Amino acid sequence: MNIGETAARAGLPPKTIRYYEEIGLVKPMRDNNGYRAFREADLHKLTFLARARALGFTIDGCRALLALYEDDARASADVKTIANKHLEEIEKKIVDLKSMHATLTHLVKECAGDHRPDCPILNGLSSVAEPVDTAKSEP
Amino acid sequence: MNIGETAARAGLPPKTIRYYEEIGLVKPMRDNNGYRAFREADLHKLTFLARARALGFTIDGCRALLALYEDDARASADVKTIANKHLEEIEKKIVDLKSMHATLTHLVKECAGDHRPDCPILNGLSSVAEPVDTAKSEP
DNA sequence: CATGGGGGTTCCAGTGGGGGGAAGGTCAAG
DNA sequence: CTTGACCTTCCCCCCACTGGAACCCCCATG
Repeated sequence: MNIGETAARAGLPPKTIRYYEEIGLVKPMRDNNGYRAFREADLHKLTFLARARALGFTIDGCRALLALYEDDARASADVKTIANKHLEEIEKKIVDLKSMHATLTHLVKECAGDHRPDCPILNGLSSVAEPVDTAKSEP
Repeated sequence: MNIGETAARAGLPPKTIRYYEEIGLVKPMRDNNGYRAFREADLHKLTFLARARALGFTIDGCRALLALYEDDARASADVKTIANKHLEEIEKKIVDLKSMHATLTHLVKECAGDHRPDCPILNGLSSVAEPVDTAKSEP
């Protein structure tokens, strides 16, 4: 299987697959003409990678996951630990974004949004903004 | 005012301020010895930039905001438009993160997390995951 | 007056995760 | 035989910085 078909089936751009080979995530064979020759196992790996990346795992996280994926003697607890750690990171990002959202919403709400130059948003950005409560209810 | 004091007062690392000068966001004067000499107006700009960046605006967004900030004839509506657009982007990121969170939580919940190698998380990553409903309730 | 330390300056390289595009090899169809 | 779709490597670009090397400047101290 050439890179084009592999890319289509894995749901990744060819460039990304070449990059993954470069950093050692996949090791496809080569045909006599120099073309990469992907086996089904490579495709499985790449599909796995695409899913893990879509869930926001970093490349290093994917590498760890992949190592466990290929280790028949792994303990599911190890995987769960990585996943839970990643869940915490996602939660932290959501909290941060919600905080930004709250602050900016607050500023926008005060702004008349008309033709006049007086703008509470710019005022809020240029002077010290009082911390808006960051919706810590549901992370 | 030298870069060190400016950095401390603006809440930005000196390196970041040099970078902002390089990309034309601030244009400090120079002393005879070659040191950057920041005026109060520069400090205001940098403080403004630090706040806008903390709210997640890109450098280009900051540039637009800054242009409006310095335009005495601006309409507050223009600022509000930019801010609202940014709010939408924040909301989209939150939705995406929540979707990831839901999917991963679902996988984690099914995982025993013990010493056995059978792991629903890895299984979920390697086969097609059914779309978990992405908590579209509160964006 | 030398020296030390804590500023400052420049430039180069690297991060993560690829994307764009050039220059050239290969293959199947018409 | 040519065309066009693939494939290859190579290098630079993105964002928004950050780290480090090598060097300059200023002030206080012995």
